Amino acid sequence: MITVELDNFSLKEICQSGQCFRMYETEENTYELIAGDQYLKMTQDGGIVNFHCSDMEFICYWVPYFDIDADYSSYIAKINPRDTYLSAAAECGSGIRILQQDLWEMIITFLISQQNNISRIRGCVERLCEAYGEKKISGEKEYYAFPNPERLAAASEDDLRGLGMGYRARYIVETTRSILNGEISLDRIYQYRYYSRAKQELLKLSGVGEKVADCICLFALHHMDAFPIDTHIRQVLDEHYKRGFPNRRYRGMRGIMQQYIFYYELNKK
DNA sequence: ATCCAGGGACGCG
DNA sequence: CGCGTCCATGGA
Repeated sequence: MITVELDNFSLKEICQSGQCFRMYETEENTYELIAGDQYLKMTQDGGIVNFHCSDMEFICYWVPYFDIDADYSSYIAKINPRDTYLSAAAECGSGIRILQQDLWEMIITFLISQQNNISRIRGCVERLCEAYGEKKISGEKEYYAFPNPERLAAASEDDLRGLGMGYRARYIVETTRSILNGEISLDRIYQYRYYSRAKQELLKLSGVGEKVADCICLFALHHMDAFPIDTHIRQVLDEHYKRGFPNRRYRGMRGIMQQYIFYYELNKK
C-alpha cells in the first residue's frame, strides 16, 4: 500500500466529477475504481490518501492517471478574483483532477454519454463491461475490464440495444469497426502534439461531434485547452459569460476551468 | 404525462 | 453555414 499526502486532491470530488464512470464510494471514505483493465482501492482521510497497490503500479499507472505531479493550486491562483462565479466554482471543486484515462475507453464511454444522464451512463458502461470485458481478479475482488476493440467487435447493434445503449448502438458498432480496420489509428491520435489535430481526427468517428471529441481530448489525451460545452456549460455561458468565456486568460488551462464549472453546477448547494 | 439528460447525423434552405 | 428533426431510455 502507498500512503501519500496530497494538496488539492479529493477522491469524493473526483468521483462526483463525471469524468470516470467506474469509480464508486463503497463505504465512508473508501473508493473503488476500474480503469482499463486495472482495479484500485483507495481511502482518504483529510489530505492523506492510501492507494492499495504496489510502488510500481502507483508510479507507472496511478500517478499519471490522477495527475498527481501537477500543482492545481497554481491553476486556482490564476482565476480572476473579480470573477466571483468561477472563484466559487473552483473553491467548491478544488479537489478535482483532470484524469488521464484510456483513449479507447473514453471514446466508447462518451459515445454512450450523449443525450444521457450520468447514472444511466454508469449502468450502460457497467453492462457493457460485464457482457464483453475480460473477467479479472485482484486479490479477492472480481471485476470486468473495459472490453478492448477486438472483444467489443463481437457485439452487434441489436446486442448493444439489448444492453440499453439505444440509438447510440450504431455509433459504437461503426466506431469499433473504423478503429479495427485501421481507418482511424488510436496510436496516431495519442501522438498528435496539438489538441486541434487530435480533435480533427476524432471528429471522423461515427457519433463523435464537437462536445464528445472535447471530452475525449480532455479526459484521455490531457489536452488542457479542450473545453467541452454540454447543456450545463451552455447555460452557464449564457448566464455568466454573455461576452464569451475569457479564453485568453485561461490558455493552457481551459479544461480544468470547465471542470470546476461542471462540478459546481452538479454539486453546489 | 411531459421533460430532460455531459449530442450528433442528416436534410433542408 | 444555421437551423429543425429525429434518435432510445429511464428517472424526476
